[in-house]
Amino acid sequence: MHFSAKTENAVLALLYLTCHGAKGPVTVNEMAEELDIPHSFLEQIIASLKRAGLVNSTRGSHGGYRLAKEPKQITFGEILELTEGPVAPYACVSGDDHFACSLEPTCAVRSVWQDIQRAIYQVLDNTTLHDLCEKTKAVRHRVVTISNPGHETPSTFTVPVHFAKQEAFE
Amino acid sequence: MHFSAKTENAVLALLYLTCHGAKGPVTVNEMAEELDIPHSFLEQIIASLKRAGLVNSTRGSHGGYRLAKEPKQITFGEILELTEGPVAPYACVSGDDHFACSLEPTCAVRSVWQDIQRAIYQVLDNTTLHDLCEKTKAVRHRVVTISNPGHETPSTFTVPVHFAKQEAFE
DNA sequence: ATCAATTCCGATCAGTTTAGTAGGGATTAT
DNA sequence: ATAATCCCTACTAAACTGATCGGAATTGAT
Repeated sequence: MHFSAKTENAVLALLYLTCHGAKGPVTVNEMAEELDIPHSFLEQIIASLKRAGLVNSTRGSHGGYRLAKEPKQITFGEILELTEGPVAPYACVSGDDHFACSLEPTCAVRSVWQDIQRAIYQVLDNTTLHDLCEKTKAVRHRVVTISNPGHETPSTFTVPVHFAKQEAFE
Repeated sequence: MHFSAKTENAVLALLYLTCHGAKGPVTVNEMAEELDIPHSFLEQIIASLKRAGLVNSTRGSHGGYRLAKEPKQITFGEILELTEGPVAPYACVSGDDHFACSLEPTCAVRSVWQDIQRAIYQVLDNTTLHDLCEKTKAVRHRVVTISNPGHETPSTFTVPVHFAKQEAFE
């Protein structure tokens, strides 16, 4: 039971666009480098995001991608639905009409899978790119206090936490 | 994102043992037929349940399997942990010490995966085989009323709902 | 002692999915 | 023109899943 790399990379790319999109379209190249995702793999993933209407593209020189909606209006549920298909532990709760199970009318096990599915969507549908971008900014800065010899009161700064690739989210 | 057939079959087999175990050990053959699972596949699955101490076995003629614990004390969490490994959308929340992610110290995406994981375990850890067996019995019977010509008051029965393989859970 | 019913064990395998590669075509700013 | 970029399709290697197969060990019944 796990989500795919496709999903993870789609989320990272969209989050990148959320945090940077304002300044104009962002190229696949930039994202691939900053996020350390193979260029052609990411290209493929973004193509599906575009088909789904989550991003817009500008072709040619100085082209790139931007979000097609407000970050507040893009939920994880929407993204995962796209990259994973219906999120469901088994086909009997995936909403697929073509699926049939002989036990279905009275299967108690199925109700457990349903509970799980509901619990997952509860999280997915209530988390937006906006939320995540805010959280990212918040968590990536810390207030530090530096004692300054010669001054009576120490100075206080808000600084980014340093780690690999962090610049991507400044 | 889905659970495996191994998990589904393990659950069905354990549920079968819960509903039938009282009368003595149950053979793989019986379960395989009633639950419509390939014999050797189920054998393999039960072997892992045994290794984990969820079932006991009696070898030789008249042998078979029975639950090793009270149905109230076997949770879905315990079963899934066995058949799926740690239930986690990504390695970064699986508790695997050998996993490392450059973003980890401040990754906001990770917190979403954590929320999902928690939501899933909330269900898994609070559902036992006992619960499910009760639910199965309840859902598989319906009160029916039959008008009986010659009698003044119709008769009322509780009857099993008919569907393929239902006998397995009577 | 034999036999049938069973658990136990390890190897193998075919199909699907996943993660990723490769190569070139179309479009646009300069 | 040309460089930068998106766009499209096909391919592939590795891993995983859902089994299958053959036989050995154990036990109860005759």
